[in-house]
Amino acid sequence: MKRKVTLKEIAKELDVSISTVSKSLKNSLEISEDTRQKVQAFAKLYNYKPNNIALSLKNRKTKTICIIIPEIIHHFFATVISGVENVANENGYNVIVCLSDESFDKEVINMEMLANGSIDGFIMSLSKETQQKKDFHHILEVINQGMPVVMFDRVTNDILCDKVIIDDTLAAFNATQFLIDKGFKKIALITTVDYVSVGKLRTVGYIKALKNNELKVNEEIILKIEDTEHFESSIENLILNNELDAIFAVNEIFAVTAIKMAYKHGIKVPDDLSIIGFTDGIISKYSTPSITTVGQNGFKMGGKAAKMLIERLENEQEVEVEQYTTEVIETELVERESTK
Amino acid sequence: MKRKVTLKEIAKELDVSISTVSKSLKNSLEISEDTRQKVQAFAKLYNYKPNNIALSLKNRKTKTICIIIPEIIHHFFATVISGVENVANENGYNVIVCLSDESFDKEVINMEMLANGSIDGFIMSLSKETQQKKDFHHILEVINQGMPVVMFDRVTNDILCDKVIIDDTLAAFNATQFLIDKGFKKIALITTVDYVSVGKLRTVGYIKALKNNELKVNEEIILKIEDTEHFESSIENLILNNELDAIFAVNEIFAVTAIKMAYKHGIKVPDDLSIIGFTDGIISKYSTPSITTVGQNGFKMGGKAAKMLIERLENEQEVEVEQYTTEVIETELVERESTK
DNA sequence: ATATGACACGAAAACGTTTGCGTGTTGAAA
DNA sequence: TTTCAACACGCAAACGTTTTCGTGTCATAT
Repeated sequence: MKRKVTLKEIAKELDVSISTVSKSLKNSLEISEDTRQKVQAFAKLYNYKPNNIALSLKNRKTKTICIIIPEIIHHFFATVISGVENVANENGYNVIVCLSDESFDKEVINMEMLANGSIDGFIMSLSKETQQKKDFHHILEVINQGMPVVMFDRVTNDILCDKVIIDDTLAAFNATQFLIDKGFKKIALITTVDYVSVGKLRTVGYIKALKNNELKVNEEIILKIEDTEHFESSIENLILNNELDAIFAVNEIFAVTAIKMAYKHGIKVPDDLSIIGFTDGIISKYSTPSITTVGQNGFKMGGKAAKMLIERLENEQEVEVEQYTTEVIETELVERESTK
Repeated sequence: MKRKVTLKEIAKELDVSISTVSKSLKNSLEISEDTRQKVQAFAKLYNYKPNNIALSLKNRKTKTICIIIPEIIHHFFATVISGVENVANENGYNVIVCLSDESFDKEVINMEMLANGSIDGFIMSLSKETQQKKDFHHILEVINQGMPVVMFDRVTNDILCDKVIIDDTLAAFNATQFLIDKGFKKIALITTVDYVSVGKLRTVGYIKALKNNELKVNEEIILKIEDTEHFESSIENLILNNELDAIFAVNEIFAVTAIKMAYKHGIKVPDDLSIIGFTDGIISKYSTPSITTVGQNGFKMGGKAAKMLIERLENEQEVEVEQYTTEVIETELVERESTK
């Protein structure tokens, strides 16, 4: 077992100074051809690679970024990570993944832990609890220290920073309009509680579309789900107690559960009931019937977020007045079998 | 924007030495009560936090581990990350996620990049390409440098290190036996090409079960899928050209696709055809009908792998003869609607 | 008055790099 | 023979810590 070799050891072995070794490896003209060759050969033989930590300390850059997400299990977030990783790697950055588990405390702990030199910047999507508490001091603190933060998907207006989002309201509006155009009148909404930013915005879009078409908004067929574990029966009741034409669900779990509940009671999708979801994930694709949905390109969002962050990192010196931008990623309606 | 404050700056401000500041913050008795209080108050005011990179360099430990997986999109891998992250965090470690995208080169690049001091150890599952090439020099090199590696799921006997696996053969055997016990005779297998270690093992288990019950092994109803993109028609043909009683699929994508293809041709699952999958992921749970499957607890696997790695990291000095262990995580058959 | 010890603090090395600058040696030009 | 580049290399600081060891000051005991 050969330990990692350092400049010092090479220097000692070859009886030259550390600086000579360092310069030789960088092919500095300051050093004679002869010495350079010798050092390079030796370094290659012992498979010398500079120590990243030492470099980080010297350069005050770690070439590492951190992405904080509520849950990795969600397909959407997994695709975002994938996008971040992709762009980060292209630019020589590594990615640390932190999971907040929708917990405010974990979010704070993770940020504080990593903000002390471990990384160069953050990409994050707020946890539910953070959105509920509206406490963003940890994020502000990091930004105040001069560390760039890019928020995506679940963002807040209370923080000034670069953001990558989709137009949730518009996407929901379009999805609902799509159903209306099919001639459906009684369209239910399955959404989250209001403090989840994207849930709220999608609800707004749904209502907007109804009003725009002079359909009345019926609170009875707007289901706001709080408990993300036990909601099957709520959806079941929604379907059984109302003669629905269609359902718009703000995520794919709600959508697929609606299909299941309909199926359970002999209601055929899409023949008796059309369903449209949100997030073009694995479930929508493989469900039977497959689900028409609003595709939000997570890979693209992640890539964009990473690009914005890295650009800010590499141009840090020249920025005078902080000017933040919010990038809107377009969504697309993916038509599949659950609507007709 | 206040930059991060350092020991040096505190020292200057308070007109004491750096060492005094450091010791004061550690509450060393060497320093007078008075000075300690003063320093601590000042540090708190300016929100001093030690620089992690400097600590890493000094301690030659980064408190960071890297997990390399083929794809994050797969639910199973996402759960493994979740498990790793969980245990890592409990022990004060951070997790860098690298995606090999099933590519040998990316695997090598990632490992070489991070092995130079950035992290303390690896957790990894081999990419398909690596398994095919059987080239493990990059892993060997890392291990030879004294950096611990824990492999999980897709492992190889060619590398000596700690491993966390399931008994793929046994699990497949049990799944097949489960179908046989239901009275099914003509049981097809949808599997991967042989170089994917887990696919091969599961195939072995399937065959073993058949033989054990004196059922003949029919190559025609063993479908080995190479192209992970376009396999629908192969599965469709398998179902159409054979009057199958049941199907055992080695992952959930294959299983759900089989359901879709059966459904397409009016073959009812489970009434006309029983299907059992592998990996208790999101698809199996939400598919209609939901899929009976072999559950491999990814969260547990990840947690176990992290635990093994961290234990090795923290007990590094006392290990004399390298003794590696292979942990086998038990699987369970999750019975759902796709079998009867 | 001197020796002794406790006390409070600072200097410096170490972790592994990079890099500006100083310096000793050579050869050629004057 | 003297002078001056050019050349080839080493020193040392810097990044931000921790920690060992030394040292100066004071009070106390002899």
